[in-house]
Amino acid sequence: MVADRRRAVYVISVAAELAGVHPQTLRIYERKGLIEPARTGGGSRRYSERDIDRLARIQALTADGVNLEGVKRIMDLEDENEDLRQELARARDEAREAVERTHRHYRRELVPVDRSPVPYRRRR
Amino acid sequence: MVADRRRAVYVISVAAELAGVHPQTLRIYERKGLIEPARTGGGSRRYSERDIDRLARIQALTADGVNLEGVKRIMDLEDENEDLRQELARARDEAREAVERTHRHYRRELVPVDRSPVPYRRRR
DNA sequence: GTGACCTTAACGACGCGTAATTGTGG
DNA sequence: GCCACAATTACGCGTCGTTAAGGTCA
Repeated sequence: MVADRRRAVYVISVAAELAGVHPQTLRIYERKGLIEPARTGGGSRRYSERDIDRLARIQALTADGVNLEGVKRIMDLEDENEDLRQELARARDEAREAVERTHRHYRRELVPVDRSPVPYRRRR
Repeated sequence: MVADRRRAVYVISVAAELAGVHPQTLRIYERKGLIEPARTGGGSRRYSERDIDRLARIQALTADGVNLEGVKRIMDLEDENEDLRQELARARDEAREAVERTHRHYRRELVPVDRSPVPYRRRR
């Protein structure tokens, strides 16, 4: 629906409404380094869809009693955590791929000696 | 120096001294689920070296302005994070090992066809 | 019996969200 | 000129650490 989630389209009043908090609260979040909305030439804040997602995450954490310093660190750790999971998945894919590659390597280059021989064929 | 870091040897007053906080603070930490010291038969708390380490971590975080709910989640995430890093290192080791294994497999089972032939030998 | 431990309650300081105020830009 | 934004300040509420009071175990 939204063309680019990074596109900053919401003014602070709308962003606050979407996040369910007071606009002033969003200014506090920014001062504390939890979020960095874009700015218009005139200096007004503009929030992207991604910013709204982040605000929702902040709300969820603060609703559970985490203060803002904690929220900042938790979101950093969660991001780091997600990166690690992806890297792990990638490492496992690559491991499987490397074994496959090794198999193919030998299957191209070699033939079994203790099985019924197959005629040699040039690589196509 | 300490035989087993999990061995609970410090009473609350000493643990508080080591952590640099009031004993009552440690009781609060326990009630909030941040730490779980062992108990003697009489009901007194006994803190292990690992507990002391954890207390130091709590102090570092609260000194930076993180509240207790945040501390709890951050330590959980840090643990999870550490697990992921180890798993990633292990996955990479295993990947290398799997390729090595595949190489050995073919070197035992097969011989090159387009190079000077070598006599077949039974596996020992 | 005297400490050190236990629990619960009260107090002060601080963080956070909201609201009010004043100024500025479209 | 009006409305929404920006920034600062003030207030109320909840959290956290400490202290105090009273009870229990060694």
